Amino acid sequence: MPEGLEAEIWRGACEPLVGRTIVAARVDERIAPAGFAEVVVGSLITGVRRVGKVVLIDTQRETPSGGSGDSLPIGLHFGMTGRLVVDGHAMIGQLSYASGRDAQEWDRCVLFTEPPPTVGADVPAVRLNDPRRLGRVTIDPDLSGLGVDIFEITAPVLAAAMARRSIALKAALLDQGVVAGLGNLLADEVLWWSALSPHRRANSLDLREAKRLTAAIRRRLPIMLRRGGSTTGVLSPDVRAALGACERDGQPLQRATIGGRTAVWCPAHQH
DNA sequence: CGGCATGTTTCGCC
DNA sequence: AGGCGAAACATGCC
Repeated sequence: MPEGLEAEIWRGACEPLVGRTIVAARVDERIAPAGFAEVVVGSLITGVRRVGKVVLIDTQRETPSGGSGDSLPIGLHFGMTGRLVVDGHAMIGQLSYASGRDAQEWDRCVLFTEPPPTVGADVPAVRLNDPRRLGRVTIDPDLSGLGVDIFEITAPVLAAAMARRSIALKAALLDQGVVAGLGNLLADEVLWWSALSPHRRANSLDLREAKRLTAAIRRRLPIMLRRGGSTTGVLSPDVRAALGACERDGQPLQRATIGGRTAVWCPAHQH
């Protein structure tokens, strides 16, 4: 489920947490750095941000002398199947590749706050629920390797990043060091809208094509965000699985593994 | 049962 | 050295 759009939805869901203090934390130590709970408990939540697919909860610890201490962001990374439940509200209902079940045993990081959510004092403020356990929580994650964020992209920046790579265009879009926040569904979606084949070499794009790709990202992502995320595009999970006809020209869609992931595209209009 | 899944990291080969 | 592709990770579902 989680690509940059889901992270953005969850970032927004986290805004009511600002101003609260983390008073307890339960964490699966296999997905957290050593001492995570000890570090975060007692800290004040001062802000929430998103960079690429990462949701960041900014926290501030009080020093023993009473002053405000170090500011530390908590990083929430969702892997393939992680999702966030904030104040008891699952902003995104269905995991497309899971049953939609919400088992407690899949809770990998649970945070309680003071004041608690209005829905109940025993309800966690934050639950990172992840059956497959590929998600992570981090403290002050290093985000320096990330490329331009999906909501900040410009044609010159994208063109420059692409020009340095000889890998498949689709693989380059999945590389978080090129564009931060695109995942497998969004990458196929923006390629469909910009009429570019996923097989193209990244460095074969001319400026006109880079502009087309940029325009697709800037136009389609806000629409899909409003609709509920990465699954709401033309190449929805249903369409991908059925490998139906292209909505634009009625031609059969094609499927292949590119950059280690399944790409779906229309060979009739994507070149 | 085999295969596949919205992701990231690591290993080995140029 | 650094780019690139494949494998590994971990678990559930069809």
